[in-house]
Amino acid sequence: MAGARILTRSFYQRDTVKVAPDLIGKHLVRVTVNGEMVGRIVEVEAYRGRDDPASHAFRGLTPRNAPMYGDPGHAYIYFTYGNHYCLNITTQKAGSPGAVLLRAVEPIEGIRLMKHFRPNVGDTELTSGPGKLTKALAIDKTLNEQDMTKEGPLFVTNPGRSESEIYQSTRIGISDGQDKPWRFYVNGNPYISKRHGLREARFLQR
DNA sequence: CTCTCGATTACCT
DNA sequence: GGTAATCGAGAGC
Repeated sequence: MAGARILTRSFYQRDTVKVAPDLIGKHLVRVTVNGEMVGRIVEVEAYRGRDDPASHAFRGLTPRNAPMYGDPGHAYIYFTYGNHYCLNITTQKAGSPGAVLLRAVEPIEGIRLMKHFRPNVGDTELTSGPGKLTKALAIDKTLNEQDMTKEGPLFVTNPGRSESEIYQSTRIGISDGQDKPWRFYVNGNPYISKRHGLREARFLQR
C-alpha cells in the first residue's frame, strides 16, 4: 500500500540542511481529479531562519512565511516574479522556521497530464525548474499549508532505492547567503535546472 | 500609501 | 549572454 511509504512528520522534523539531501530520489506525488502525477526529486535547496539571509524567514514571521514556522511536513507555496509558484516542504519543529524548496523533478508517471498543464515544451523542460514543476503538476496557492505526510492531493513517498550521486553547491537566484552550499542535486541528471550554483562538489553523507 | 524587487521563465540576439 | 513580463509581499514613509 502506498500509504506505508509516505514520508512521516519525523522525517521532516529535523535540521533543514539534513532533510534537504534526504529528499533527493524521493517521489513527489500529485493527485488531481484528472489523474495522478509522480516526479522523482532531483534538485532541492534548504532555507532556514535568522541564521540564513537568503530565507524568507530571515527577518522574522510574516503572513507569507507563516508556514515555515508551523508544523513540519506541510506545503509552503509562494508566488513570485508575477508569474510563478514555488513549492517548499516545511521542516523543523513548530516555531523553528525552515523549508526545502523543490527545484526540479524527473517525470515518472502522468507525463501526458504534465504536458497538458505545460504544453509545447520538450520532455527535459517539463519540470526542470521550481516554477516549471509547479505548473506541470498543477500546484498553486490553493495547496499552501497542505499536510504532505498523508495520502491526499500532495505527498512524498520513499521508492526504496537509495540515491548515489548527490552533489551540492550554493543556491540559485539569491543575492545574500551565497556562503552556504545548501543546494543539493543529482549530478548530471538531465532534469535539473540548467543554471549552476558555485562551489559544486560531491555531497558526503555523514 | 507608495515603491522596490524577487528562492523565475521564456524569448531575444 | 541579455532582458521583458508581471504582481504581490513587505519595507519604509
